[in-house]
Amino acid sequence: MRVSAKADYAVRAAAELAAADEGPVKGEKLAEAQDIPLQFLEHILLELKHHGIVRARRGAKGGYWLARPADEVTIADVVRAVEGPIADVQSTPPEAIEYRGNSEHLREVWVAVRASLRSVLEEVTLANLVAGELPPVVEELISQPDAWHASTSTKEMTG
Amino acid sequence: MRVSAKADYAVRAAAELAAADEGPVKGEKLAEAQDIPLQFLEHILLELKHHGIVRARRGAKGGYWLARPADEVTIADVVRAVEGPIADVQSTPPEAIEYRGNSEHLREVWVAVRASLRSVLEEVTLANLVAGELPPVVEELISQPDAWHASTSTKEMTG
DNA sequence: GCACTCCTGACCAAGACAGTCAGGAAAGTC
DNA sequence: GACTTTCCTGACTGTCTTGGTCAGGAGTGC
Repeated sequence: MRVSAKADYAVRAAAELAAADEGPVKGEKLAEAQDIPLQFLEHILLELKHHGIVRARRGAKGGYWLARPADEVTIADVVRAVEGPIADVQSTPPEAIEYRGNSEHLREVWVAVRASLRSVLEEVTLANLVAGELPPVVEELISQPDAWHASTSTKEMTG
Repeated sequence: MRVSAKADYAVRAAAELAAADEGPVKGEKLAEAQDIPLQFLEHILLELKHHGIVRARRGAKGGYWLARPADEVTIADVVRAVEGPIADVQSTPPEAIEYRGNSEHLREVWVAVRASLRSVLEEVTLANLVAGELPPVVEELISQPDAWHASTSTKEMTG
């Protein structure tokens, strides 16, 4: 249930590409802008390329650019490219798991977890991200003060 | 962004405990009911105990039971006990990260991700789970057919 | 005192994570 | 055609996590 450095880096690099107006951007520039180790970033960009998120050209005037308009690439697209399926359970999609006994309805819960993740990640595009104009779903989620604290319920800590 | 075997096991074992009416349940019985390797499960139950989710007694009539009523233990409690904080980014809580340049608003997105996870995990109690009476938030999420498919947008796969 | 059950630490193999290193291959420039 | 630039790729590395297993110790109840 954590976001890897790789996924974080990937989204940040993609955001830089989304903000760049026309023309390829060098990997080095992306690395500097977002403070990401260059060689690691290159591997990430390569994965993004393999998944059709970005395109690239080598040579003097080379660099990377988005394969699609920034408002057609969601954060989910980027995360899936580098991390694989979102919210798998034991490396299996939640709907494919059979639960027995008293945990029979756990499958629905994991499916709901995935759906709720998607409701955020698939709604926010790179264009939204760089413009700071986040969709209503997101605005509502972050408008609640509780969302900004480390943990709301600490019942299990005290007893 | 995946649910570990450990977390899955923990919730399933907790569900069995929630369904057991009075009296300690042996680890072996939990392991059998949910098809979990016994020795691994014992470690998990120990962690749950350390976090005050379950209690235990040794000896002839020993076993495990929930420390609190099943309707006061959420799935979030159980998951946090074995996996730590939900939705950390690079092992750091999202609100603690400073983003620069064009990814400035990424923090809000990750906070929203965490909030949306919580909106599911903190709403579903063990009592809900075993009764199959999932809260409205969850019911609504799983009522949409898309929620049951592996991936909705595959744009990045084709081009 | 003995059986039962939890408790705990040590260990292990495989894989993920977060990179680094070295070199090759296209693209543009002169 | 040489040369520079930049991406492309595989190999490698050290540490941590995952998903367990093994062996033994410590309470509990009869």
